[in-house]
Amino acid sequence: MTASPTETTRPRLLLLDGHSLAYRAFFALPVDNFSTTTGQHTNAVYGFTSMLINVLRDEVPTHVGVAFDKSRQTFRLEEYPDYKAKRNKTPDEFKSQLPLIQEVLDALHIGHLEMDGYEADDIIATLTTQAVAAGYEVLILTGDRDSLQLVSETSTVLYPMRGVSELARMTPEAVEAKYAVPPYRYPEIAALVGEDSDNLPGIPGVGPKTAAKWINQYDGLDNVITHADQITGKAGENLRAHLGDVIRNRHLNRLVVDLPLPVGPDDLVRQPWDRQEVHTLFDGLEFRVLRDRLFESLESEEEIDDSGFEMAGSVLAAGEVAAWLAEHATAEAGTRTGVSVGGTWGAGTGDVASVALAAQDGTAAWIDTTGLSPEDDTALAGWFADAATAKVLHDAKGPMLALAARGWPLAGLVSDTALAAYLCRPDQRSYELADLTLRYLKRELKGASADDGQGQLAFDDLEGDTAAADTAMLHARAVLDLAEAIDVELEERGGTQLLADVELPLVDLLTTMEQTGIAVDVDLLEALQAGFDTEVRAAAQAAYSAIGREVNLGSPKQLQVVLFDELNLPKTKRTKTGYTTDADALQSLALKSPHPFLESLLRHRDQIRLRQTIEGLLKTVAEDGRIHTTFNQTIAATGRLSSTDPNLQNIPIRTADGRRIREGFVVGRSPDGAPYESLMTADYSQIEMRIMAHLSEDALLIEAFRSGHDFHSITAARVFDVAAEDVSVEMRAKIKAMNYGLAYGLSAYGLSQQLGIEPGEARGLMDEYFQTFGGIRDYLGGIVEEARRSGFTETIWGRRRYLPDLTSDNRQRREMAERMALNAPIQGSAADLIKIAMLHVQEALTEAGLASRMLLQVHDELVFEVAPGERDTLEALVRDQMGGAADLAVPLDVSVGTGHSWHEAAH
DNA sequence: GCTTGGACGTA
DNA sequence: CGTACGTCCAAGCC
Repeated sequence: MTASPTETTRPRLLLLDGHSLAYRAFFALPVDNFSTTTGQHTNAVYGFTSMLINVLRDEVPTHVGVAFDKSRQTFRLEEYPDYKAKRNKTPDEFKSQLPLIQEVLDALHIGHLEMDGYEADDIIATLTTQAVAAGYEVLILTGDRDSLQLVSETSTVLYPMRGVSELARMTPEAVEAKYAVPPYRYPEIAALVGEDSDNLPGIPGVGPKTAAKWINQYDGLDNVITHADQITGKAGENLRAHLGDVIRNRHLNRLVVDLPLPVGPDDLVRQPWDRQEVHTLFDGLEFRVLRDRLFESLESEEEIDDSGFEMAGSVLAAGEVAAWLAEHATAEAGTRTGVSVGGTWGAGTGDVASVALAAQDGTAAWIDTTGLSPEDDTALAGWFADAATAKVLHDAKGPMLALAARGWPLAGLVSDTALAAYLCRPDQRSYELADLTLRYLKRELKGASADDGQGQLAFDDLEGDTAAADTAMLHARAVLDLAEAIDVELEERGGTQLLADVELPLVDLLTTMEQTGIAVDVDLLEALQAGFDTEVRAAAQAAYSAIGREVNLGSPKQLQVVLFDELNLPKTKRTKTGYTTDADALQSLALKSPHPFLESLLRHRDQIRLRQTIEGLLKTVAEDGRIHTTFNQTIAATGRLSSTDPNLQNIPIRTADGRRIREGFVVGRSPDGAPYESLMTADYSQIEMRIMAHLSEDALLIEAFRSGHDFHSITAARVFDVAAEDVSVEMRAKIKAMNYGLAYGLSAYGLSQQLGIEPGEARGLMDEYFQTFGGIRDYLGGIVEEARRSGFTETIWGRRRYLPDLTSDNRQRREMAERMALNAPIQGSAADLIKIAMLHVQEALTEAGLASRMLLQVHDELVFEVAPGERDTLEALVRDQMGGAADLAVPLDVSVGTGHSWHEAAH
C-alpha cells in the first residue's frame, strides 16, 4: 500500500491572465448590451469581474495576482513581425475597458503587474516557477493555452470552457487526456499544429492527433525534427517543408520563467478590500447585480478553518481491496464508512469511475474501479451489498444508480448527509457537500465536487490521478465527519426517526423506480405532437390576421403593446414589468371586450404548450423505450418529492387535449421482454382535507368523512344548513373551493376572485364555514400562533419547517409566512403519509413475491405496472397498504383504476 | 453568455 | 390578496 498523506495547509496562489480573460469576456458577452449611461462599454469588465468573483469564491486562494500584457512591442514581435498580426483589429471598445479592469483590481486590493516587452503569460510563468519552488499550490486562470506547459502536480490551469462561468480544471492528467502528451510537451504540439490566435501557422494537414503521435513515437519534438526525413506520407512532406515554422513556433511559445519582477508570490497575499471604494467604482460602472454577488459571496470569509482535514489515505492498487475492506470497513457495531463515488449518473442509470472510502479509524482509501482484479470486484460488490457494513453517503441516490449499473447494488445506507441536512432545514436552495462542511465543520472543502453527477469535470476521474484521489478521499472523510455533526442537530430537531424510517429507506425505492422508468408510445406521442403543431400554426395565422401583422405571441412584452396600446383594451392586473397577459386575465378581457385576437392567442398558448410538453418528453425517452425521471428528495420545503428531467408530476390532465398526452404513457415490458398487463393508478381522495380533519379534531368534519358520502356536498349541507339532497350545484362548488383553499391560507378576496363573487359574499361564506366547523377555525389559528412561538411548524410525523418571517415587521413577508405555516403541516403530513405508504406497499410487494412494480409518485397518487394475473392481488394489496399507512381519526379513502395507458388507468 | 421573470402544467 | 413544485421562452444584464 502506498501511503499518500493529504496535506492541505500550503498557501494557494491564484494567477490570472488579465488580458486573455478580458478578451474572452469581450467576445462572450454582447457589447451592445453592456454600457453605462455615459456610453462606456463594460462587457469585458463585467465578464472579467464575474469570473474573478467566482474563482475567488470557489477556490479561496490565499494569494492573488493578475498579469497584463504591457505593450504590443514584445520580444516575440521583434523576432517575428507577424506575431499576433491577426489581432490588429482589437476594437477600441475593448481597449478602453482595460484601465477599468485595473481599477476594479485596485478597489479589491488585488495586485496586478506588467512588464515591458513581455506578455502576461511570461509573468505568470515566472511567478508560478517561484511559487512552486516555495511550496505553493498554484492556480492559473487563463484563456491562453500556452500556459498549459506550466501544469504540474502542484499547479493547475483553469481554462474557460464556453462563456465566462464554466472552467475546465487542467491537471497533468487532464492535459494528457486531452492532448496525449504531458504538460511540458504541450508547446511541442502547439508548435506543430500552429496557433491561429497568435498568427503562428503550423504544418498543413497536421492536427493535435498527428502531432501527438509523432512526439510520442520519436520521444519529443527535437527528435521529430531530427528524424523528419523518416516520416512518410503527405504529412511528412509538409513537415519537411515547414520545419522552419515549427522551430520558430517552439521558440516563440516557450514562456519566460526568469523575469526580474518587482514582486514575488509572497507579496501577493490577499488583502482586505475597501467596501466604500468598491461601492463607488461599481456605482460608476452601473454594476448592480454584480456588486450584490460580490458582497454576498466574499463577505463571510472570516473564521474559516482552512487547515483542511488530516488523513492517512491510500490509493489501493489492484489486489489490495479485499484486505483493506476487511481491516478498515467492518460490520462492527458503531463503525460507519464514508463513501464518495466518482462517476456520472442520471435518468435511472450511471457509471462508476472511482470510489473513495473513509473509515471510522481515520484511514481512507481510493479505488480506481476501472482497474480492478476479479477478486477486488467480488470483494467490493460483497461489501456494498452487505447491509451489515454501515455506509454514509452524501446525496446517495445518484451514486446508488451508478453503483447498481456497475453491478454493485448498495445496502446498509445508515445516513445521507444531504437528507439529514434537509430534514434539519428543509427550505435551503442547495445542500452541496462543500457548503455543509463549511457550516457544520467550519472547514473549507476544496476541489470540485467528486460526486457532482453531471460529470462536467471528466478530468476528475482519470486513472492514477493522485490529486483527484486525495480530493475524493477528503470528500469521503467530510461525509463521515459531517454525518456525526448533523446527527446531533437532527436529534435536537426531532428528525432522527424520520430519517431512519422514511427518508433513508425511500432512497432505495426511488432508485428502483428511476431505474424502472415508465414506457411510452413514441408513435402515438409523435402523431399527437404533429396534430398540436398544425393547431399552433392555424392559431398563429388567425391571431396575425386579427391584428394585421405578425408579433411574437410568446413575448408578454410584445403582447402588451398589441393589447393595451394598439387594440386599446382595458388594462389588466399589474406585474413588476407591466400588465399581465395571463390566461385568466385574457379570458375576462375577452368577456368584457371580445376580440378575435384574444381567442386565437389563448388557443395558440394552449396548443404550443402541449406541443412543447410532448417535445420535452420525447427528448428523454431512453433506449429501452421508457422515460426515467429523477425524483428529488431535498427540494420541497414541505417534504414533498419533486420530479425533473422530465417532470412527470405535471403531465396535463385538466383539459381534454392535455389528457391525451397521458395516452402516451403505456404499459410496457420487463427487461427480459415479458409484457406487463396494464397500468394501475391509486390515489388518496381529499387527502389534505382528511389530514386537516384529523389535526383539527373537528367533530363535524370527522363525521362528514366517516359517513362516506360526497364530502363537498356534506360540508355544503352543513354550512348552508340544508338537507344533503337539497345542496345545489352552486352551493357545492362554493364549498369545494373553500375546502381546497383553506389549507393554502385562502383570503376572502382570493375566494371571491376564484368564485367570481363579491368579496363581501365571500367573507360571509367564510364566516359561515368557520361557524359550522369551529374546530377548523381554532386549529388554523392555533397553528400560526404556535409556530410564531416555537419558530417552526411540524407534521404528524415530526417533520419541521422553520419560518422566522412569522415575526417579521414587513407585513407582506409576515403574511406570506403565515400562509406557509398554515399549509406546511397539512401538505407535509400528506407527503409523509404517501412516503410511508410507498414503503409499506413496496415491502408488501416483495413479501408477496409479486412482479408488479411501482413506477411513479405524483404527490397523492402512485402509478404501478401490473404483471399478468396480478391485478386483483395488487389492487387489494395497494388499498390495504395505502389505506392503512396511518391511523387517523378519519378513514383514508383510496381510489384505484386500471388500463392500458395512464389515461385509461384514471378513474 | 448567464440570470430573471412571466406564464402555466401538476398536486 | 392561496401552498408546493419544474420548464419554457424572452428580456434584462449594463
